[in-house]
Amino acid sequence: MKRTEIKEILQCTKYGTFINVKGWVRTKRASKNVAFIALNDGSTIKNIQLVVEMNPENDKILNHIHTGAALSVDGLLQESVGSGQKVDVFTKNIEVLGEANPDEYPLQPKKHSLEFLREKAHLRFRTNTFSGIARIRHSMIFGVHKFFTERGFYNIHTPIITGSDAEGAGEMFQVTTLNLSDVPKTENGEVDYKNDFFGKVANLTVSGQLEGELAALALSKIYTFGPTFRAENSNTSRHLSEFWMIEPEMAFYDLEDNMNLAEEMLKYLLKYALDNCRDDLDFLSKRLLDEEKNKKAEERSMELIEKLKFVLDNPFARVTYTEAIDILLKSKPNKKKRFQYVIKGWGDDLQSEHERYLVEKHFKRPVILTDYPASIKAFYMKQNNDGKTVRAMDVLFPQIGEIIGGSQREDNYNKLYNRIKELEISEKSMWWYLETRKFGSVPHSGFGLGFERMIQFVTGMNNIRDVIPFPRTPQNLEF
RNA sequence: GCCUCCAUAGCUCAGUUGGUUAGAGCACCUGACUGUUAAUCAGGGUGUCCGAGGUUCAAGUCCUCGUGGGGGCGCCA
Repeated sequence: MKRTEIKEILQCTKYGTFINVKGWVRTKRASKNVAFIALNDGSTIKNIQLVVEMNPENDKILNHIHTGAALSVDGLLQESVGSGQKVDVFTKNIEVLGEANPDEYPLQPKKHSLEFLREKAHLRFRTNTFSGIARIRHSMIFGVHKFFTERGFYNIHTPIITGSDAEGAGEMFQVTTLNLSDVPKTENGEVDYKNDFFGKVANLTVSGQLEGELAALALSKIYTFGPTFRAENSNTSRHLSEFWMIEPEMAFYDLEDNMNLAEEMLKYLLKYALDNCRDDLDFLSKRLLDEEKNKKAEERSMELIEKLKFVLDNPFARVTYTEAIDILLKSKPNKKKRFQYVIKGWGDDLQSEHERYLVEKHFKRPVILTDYPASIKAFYMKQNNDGKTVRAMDVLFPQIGEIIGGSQREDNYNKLYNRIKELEISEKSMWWYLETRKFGSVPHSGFGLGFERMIQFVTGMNNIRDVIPFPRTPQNLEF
């Protein structure tokens, strides 16, 4: 018989229909005359209730059914007598596809700690929390493509392996086929990369931006959505060594256009989640309330759905770096030296405690900071006429901090060339990038959105390792 | 990379100033129960107290090192 997915069954009112349902057991309850099994197949966070009549045959089968077992069940769809659900399935034939020995199966019908589940990443999809996150993550992926497609952007696949060592976004993972226990050397004693696979040093990409710019300077509006690799020794709840990044790049966009697009996209995605993932968000909201019930009232975060709606309904604050420094200099924690790093004046880099103050205490909503000092930003950013700032923008979210980093790009050949020289970046490896400023150069802008940070915000998960199925972090490569 | 905290039953955790045989809830097994909602009630026994050293008459408890994990900071998305 053809299988019907639980999501569909729960909406069906054709009582008396004979159906087949397959899935994994969440809980089993038995009494003298009847047993109940909550079955889940991942099509929705909701379970279907199986009603099993107690007879010698079923009794035998029930002994093999525990939390985690996989079943294929034929039965009658019926209006539920119980109050917890509208429909259930009165079983006629139960096949145990795969048992789950309760002495060994680690998941129970109870709350597990996220830390415990992180070490059981191969099984954690089978929990409400992680299946919910996976469904939301999918919706967000789809939402990203939908958003850009609706606006005439083209998706570009930028390379994963790069020969450019000047992307400047951080430490890189080297890619090599050289025998590391017998590395070929040149006469000078240096590694002879001529013998390596590509004949030169190769790394995993830290950003698709530079290649994205090349495409934007022909197709006008493009975006990338791919994996990104950073070999930084970062040990925080918002860093991964391997993560997914969305990088739109637009010709003829200035910083203002760039900010508008960023804000529009973030709100589009939030609305998409609210419109399409309500069941999962409701569950995650309850989870968060439960997790924070022991916290003091002032330390608790806003209820999840309320928070998403709040961000959706309010314009982001937009301030320049210079204005932000003024606000911070006048702030209580700075005057009373409550900040670990006290702001002394213009030119200081903003630490996460300062960003958090601006977002959570001062503006109480997402903040877009612009026009940072050139000295603390990347070489490719458009230089302002003041000679000291660049057209950069960071979008800061509560709890997560920087969710987007972007800028208008320097389109003037000489200015870009001089900046590259100043920072002693190898101009040889950047020849192709520089050429775009030589031929038909136009103002253009773009940004990078950390996909997992966005998922963190939408799901309310505190640790980024819980919003990607198989997190890669320093000293951690299990699964 | 730096700073901190934690590790006791399959899971979540309690275990007093170091002191006799190591404790609870859940899960599991048995029984009861007229349809339950993480069912309920009664009974059953969980163990390398993370590992290796050390201090002590005596270590789950104190010390050192190691391993694993959490949180914070930096770098960033």
